[in-house]
Amino acid sequence: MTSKRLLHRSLVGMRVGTATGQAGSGSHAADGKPYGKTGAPVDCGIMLACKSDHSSGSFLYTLMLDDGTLRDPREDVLLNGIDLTAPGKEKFIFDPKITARNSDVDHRIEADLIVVQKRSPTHRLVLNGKKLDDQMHTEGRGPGRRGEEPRKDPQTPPADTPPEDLDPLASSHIPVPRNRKAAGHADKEVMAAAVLTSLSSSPMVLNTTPGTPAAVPEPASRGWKECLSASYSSSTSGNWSWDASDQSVPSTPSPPLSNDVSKGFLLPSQGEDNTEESETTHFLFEDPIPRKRKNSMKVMFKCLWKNCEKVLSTSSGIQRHIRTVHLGRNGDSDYSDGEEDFYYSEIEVNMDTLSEGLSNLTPTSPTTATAPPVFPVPELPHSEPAHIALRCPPCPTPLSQSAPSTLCHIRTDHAYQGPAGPIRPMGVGEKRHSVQHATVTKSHPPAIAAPKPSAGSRKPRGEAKKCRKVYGMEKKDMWCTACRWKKACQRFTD
DNA sequence: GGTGCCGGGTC
DNA sequence: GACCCGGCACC
Repeated sequence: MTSKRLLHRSLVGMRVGTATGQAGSGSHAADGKPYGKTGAPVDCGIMLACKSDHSSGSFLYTLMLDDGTLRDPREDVLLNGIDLTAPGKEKFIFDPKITARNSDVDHRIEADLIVVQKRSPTHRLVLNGKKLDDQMHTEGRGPGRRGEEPRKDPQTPPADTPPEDLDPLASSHIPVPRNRKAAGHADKEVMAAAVLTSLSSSPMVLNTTPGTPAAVPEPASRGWKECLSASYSSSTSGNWSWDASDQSVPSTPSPPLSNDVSKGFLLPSQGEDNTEESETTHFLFEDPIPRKRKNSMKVMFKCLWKNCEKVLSTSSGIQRHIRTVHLGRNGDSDYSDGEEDFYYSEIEVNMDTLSEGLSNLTPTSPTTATAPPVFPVPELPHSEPAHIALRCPPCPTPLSQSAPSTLCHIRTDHAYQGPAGPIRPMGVGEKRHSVQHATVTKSHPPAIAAPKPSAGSRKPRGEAKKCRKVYGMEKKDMWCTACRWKKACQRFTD
């Protein structure tokens, strides 16, 4: 959920920095220090809000400088040698598309900050110390997808590296050709654009007026990195929570899932549906995740179409599934009239339980599994086999071995055992066999009745002598009860 | 026809 | 559940 957290936390404060010693073109930096064309301070300040001005199409910035002062966005602010207030320069920084065109700007997003570097022909996003595209490779999709090799910059700090420890020039080593127009590049552009769009359209941002101290979570002297560490409970452990300042973060009925869900719980259908589109879409556009979401409880989205058990980790994924599979719409189209919202539901899944359940499942799909054809026991929980084992002692006969447990209703009241008499000791197997004979038919529920043997499939007559043969009609009282009742002999079994 | 026993009915 | 029996298949 790193990326998600970044998205929302970045509304609180972004630090706008600059590469050391990069040439600028303006008059003074955001921190008030003059830094002309020949040099620039390393850090310019913390961007508290980035607000879009739709009338002018530009962005308004609320900046908290390192000295704690707030910079009026209308001032002639120059960051990274870029005059933010100059026409077009806003987009020069924050519109990755334009940035790509002017690809000598290196975008870096470090947790809550966006570092704009203007030094190298690279274009890169870094989230929480991770290169954004690498992060997406490792968390959201498999490496090398679409043939794009995961680029690993050996100089890129690890994900948990504090931003202040990052080499501000690190991204400049990423060998991204200027004129490269690969799909991965476009993805990064889209992602960055969406991030920034979200920044500019978020209620939190829109409600942040320039100079509003409430938007400053911590004293400026404390430093932006402290703000980061104080705001996050953890950025590397996988567990995270919002601090009190996050109370204002609106919750949503359909929160997206973290990427670790995707990698840790890959549903059979996710491989095709949980595409980059869905991930990025959620990362970029979806509402924040509700607080107090237990890390073991994940929200999944289940298709409610009849006979469709599709469960995806993202709402966009399930919407796409519904659109494409059930509504027959163009899967490539992102058009949504909201109709698909009615066809899926949000479910909470205990990942611990689910993982256990999945571990018990066979790899075969439930729809294609070659389950016992006569005895599907769909409602049985996964623990049912143990229960069956208790209910069904070992049944060594071929019938019991091949038939599901419901056939193994052992009747312990040997109904036809009959009175005393010349009781012949029976072996274990023999007794079991006799029991098996006694258990046929009536005790079975009709719904799970075994294949009813037709008249032609009558059990072959046993070879053993029965009570009639042994005792004769004159000693009928010595017959076993079953024989007297014209049932299968319980005394002399085959 | 004798035998084994299934299926069903009665109590 | 115990008891009984019609009826069928097998030998």
